[in-house]
Amino acid sequence: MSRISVQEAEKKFTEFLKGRQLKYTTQRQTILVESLKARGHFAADDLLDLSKKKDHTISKATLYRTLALLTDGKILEEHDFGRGRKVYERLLGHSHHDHMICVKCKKILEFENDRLEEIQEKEAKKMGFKIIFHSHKLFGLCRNCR
Amino acid sequence: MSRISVQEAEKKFTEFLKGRQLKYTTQRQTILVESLKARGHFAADDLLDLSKKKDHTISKATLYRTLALLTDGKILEEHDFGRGRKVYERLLGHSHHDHMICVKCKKILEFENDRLEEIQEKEAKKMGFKIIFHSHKLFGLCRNCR
DNA sequence: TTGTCTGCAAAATATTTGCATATCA
DNA sequence: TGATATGCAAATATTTTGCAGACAA
Repeated sequence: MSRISVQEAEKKFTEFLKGRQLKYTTQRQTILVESLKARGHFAADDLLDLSKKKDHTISKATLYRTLALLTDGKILEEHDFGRGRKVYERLLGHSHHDHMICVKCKKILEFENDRLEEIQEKEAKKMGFKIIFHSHKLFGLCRNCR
Repeated sequence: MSRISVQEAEKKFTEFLKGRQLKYTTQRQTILVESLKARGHFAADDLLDLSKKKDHTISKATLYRTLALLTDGKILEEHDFGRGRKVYERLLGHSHHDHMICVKCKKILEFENDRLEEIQEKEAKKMGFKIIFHSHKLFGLCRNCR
C-alpha cells in the first residue's frame, strides 16, 4: 500500500477519534498501520502478531478494542465467514464487494454486481426496511477444488 | 404445525439416520418434534429449554449433537445473524428465502427473489465457483424502528 | 491535570469433546 | 451383542471486561 494511503487512513482515523474525544495513542497508530499492510482478509490474531512485531507490549485487549474503533471508523470492515471467528479487511479505498468462500481450501473470492444491490434495495423498500449494511456470501467449491 | 408435517419430518429424519447407520433415540425424537413446534427462528438454548420440558434428562451435549444432525439432514437450516450465536429455522416445507435483520428490535423479516439467485449463480459461474449454499443478509432498521 | 488508555488476568459466551455408562437395533 | 448414544464436566476458542497504574491532550 502506498504512503499516501497510510496518510489518508491516519487522517480519517484521527478525525474519527477526535470526534469522539478519544486519543490517538502509539498503540492505536501501530495497529492502524499494520492493519493497512495486511493484505486481503485477516483475523484479530494475525493482526495481533503483526502489531507485536512492531511493539511487543501491545496486548490482546488493546488489539480488540482498537479493531472495534477501526471498524466503527470505517477504516476496516468486519466479516464473519463462519468457523467461529471474525475476519477484517481494509474498507478505505476498496470498493464494495461480496464474497465467495471455498469450503475446502478456504480461499476467498470477491465479486461485485450492481444489479444485485439494486434488487436488494428494492426488496428492502417493499418491506419498509432501511438497509444499513449487508452481508452476501456464497459458500462452495472454487475452480481448483471442485 | 400439522400432524402430517411432523410425520413427514420424522420420516425424513429416520431415513437420514438410517443412511448413516445412526439410531433414532428417544432424545432425538423429542428434539426433532420440539424443533418443529418452535415457530420462526430459535437458538440452541431455546430448543434445549423446550426439549427439557418434555424430557428433563436431555443434556446440552445431546442437544447440540442432534442439532447438527437435523441440519445435515435438511430438517433445519442454520443461520448466523451475529451476536455470537447461531439460530435455526425449519427448512422442510419452507421455501428458500433470505433475511433482513433489524439491528434495533432484532426482528427478522424474510424475502425471496428469483432474479437474485440467478445473478448470484451467474457471478459464481464467471469465477468457476460451484455454490453449495449461500447467506444473504440485510442489516438495518425495520418499518417501526427507522 | 484529568479523563482516557493500557496490560494483565479473569470472565463471559457458545459450542465441543473425552469418557464411562446406557441404550438401540 | 456390539456399535452407537448419552450425560456430565471439563475443554475450547474467541472476545470482553474489571481494575490499578500509565499516558495523551
